[in-house]
Amino acid sequence: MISQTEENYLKALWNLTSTKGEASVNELSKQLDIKMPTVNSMMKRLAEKGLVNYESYKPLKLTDKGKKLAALIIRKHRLTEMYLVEKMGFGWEEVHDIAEQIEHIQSPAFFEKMDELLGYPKIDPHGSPIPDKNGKVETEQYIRYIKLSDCKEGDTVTFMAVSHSSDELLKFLNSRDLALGSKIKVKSIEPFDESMTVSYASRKAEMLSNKVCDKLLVRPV
Amino acid sequence: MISQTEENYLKALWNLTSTKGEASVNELSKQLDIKMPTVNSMMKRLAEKGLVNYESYKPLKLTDKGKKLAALIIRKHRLTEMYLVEKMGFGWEEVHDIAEQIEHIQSPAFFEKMDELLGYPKIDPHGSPIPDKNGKVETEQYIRYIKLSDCKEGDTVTFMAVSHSSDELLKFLNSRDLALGSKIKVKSIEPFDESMTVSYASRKAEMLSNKVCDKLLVRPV
DNA sequence: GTAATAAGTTAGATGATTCTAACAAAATCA
DNA sequence: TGATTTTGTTAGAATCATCTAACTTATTAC
Repeated sequence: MISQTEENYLKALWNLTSTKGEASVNELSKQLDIKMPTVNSMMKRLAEKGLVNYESYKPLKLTDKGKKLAALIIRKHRLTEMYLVEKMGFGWEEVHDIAEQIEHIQSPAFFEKMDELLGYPKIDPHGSPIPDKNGKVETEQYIRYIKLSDCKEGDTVTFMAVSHSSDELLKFLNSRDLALGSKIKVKSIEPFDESMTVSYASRKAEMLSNKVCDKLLVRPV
Repeated sequence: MISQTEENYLKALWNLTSTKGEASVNELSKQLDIKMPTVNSMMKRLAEKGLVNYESYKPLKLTDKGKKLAALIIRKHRLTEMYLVEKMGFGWEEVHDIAEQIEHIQSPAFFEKMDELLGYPKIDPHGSPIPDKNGKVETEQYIRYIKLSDCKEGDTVTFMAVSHSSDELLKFLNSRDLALGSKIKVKSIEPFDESMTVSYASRKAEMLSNKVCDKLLVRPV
């Protein structure tokens, strides 16, 4: 059996390794806000359980078993977020903390029911893909998304997802009426700080800092 | 702060003390399937926190603070059960184990939303009262319910609640189409084992053992 | 009203999850 | 390349929630 604590380590590791494929004890420690020695011994334990490849002074990797398990936790998290938004009327900026707790519920029937009631969604309210029941992630189109900050003047793109969303960022986007699916046109880019002036829907000219643009994943129209 | 474990002790104590007002370490130990010494030390801890009145060799009682806290956990449990049945389509026999986990979620907004979506229900799917936001329980009519096993031949009653329901009992009731609200007529009582033959809705003559009748709470029509 | 049984308590151990302090290895910088 | 900084590891302690074994108090049964 796997504890909630262990689940949290797996999930954090899954997130950290999604790009590079590996992560350090230090990164994991910072991500979880848990001291390095604690992380170190947990890694040994997860290695014992066949979920992590751990060797002294080497980067951490999830085993296939660990990856699958982590993806299934992420699946529960993202399904929950979608359920909270679609069926309970929460805002996309409110659901993370609740999902963080509900993802640990042990009840296949519960998540099965959510999935069914939602019509088997492929993405969560922030545009992130929901892993399937086998822990497989639909990366096909997702990985093709680019950052708004990498677009050029004159580009027109569709806002597809928010990466590493925080409450604050989501509230900011709410305040600007910037929702998933919006068609965004890059009107100009300020050379000094790389801030963008964009237009979309009812907004003729909105200024977005580079820090914001870096978090918005878009697809060329 | 109070841990999930502590919440479970409080809840069990609340259930045990609901009738007599007090409970023994031994009863609590059996209820939770946790050995007496463990229960004993937990009682000392909860006494430290002002939730339980504990004195050596004396019966256990919840303090007012403990009662309120326990009732609020029961509230979360019962609201969840109602939500699972009403909004997600689960059967009343399936919801206990899920609610047992969800009751520990820390998110006032989450339960607030459930309550709102359900239209502020007063009872759960098994007919038990849902404590209000202040931990007050609507006992007015609930305590007036009597057991079906205490009825006489010829009595006609309404099935209002199931006490201490188990999955097995609920599945049994499902199999006999016996649902809350059913008007039940006691046709005869077998003197030997006190089993009852009753009629209700489409059923002309169903035999119910005393063990079953003892769990069904009814109100005279 | 003792003797036997049940219930309650104390003491000490274990495993999980965390920490700090101290040391070792790797990476970076000058 | 050698010194410094960062990262990783080991050792040892703390807390929580649990246990078993042994002892004490209360209750029940003759």
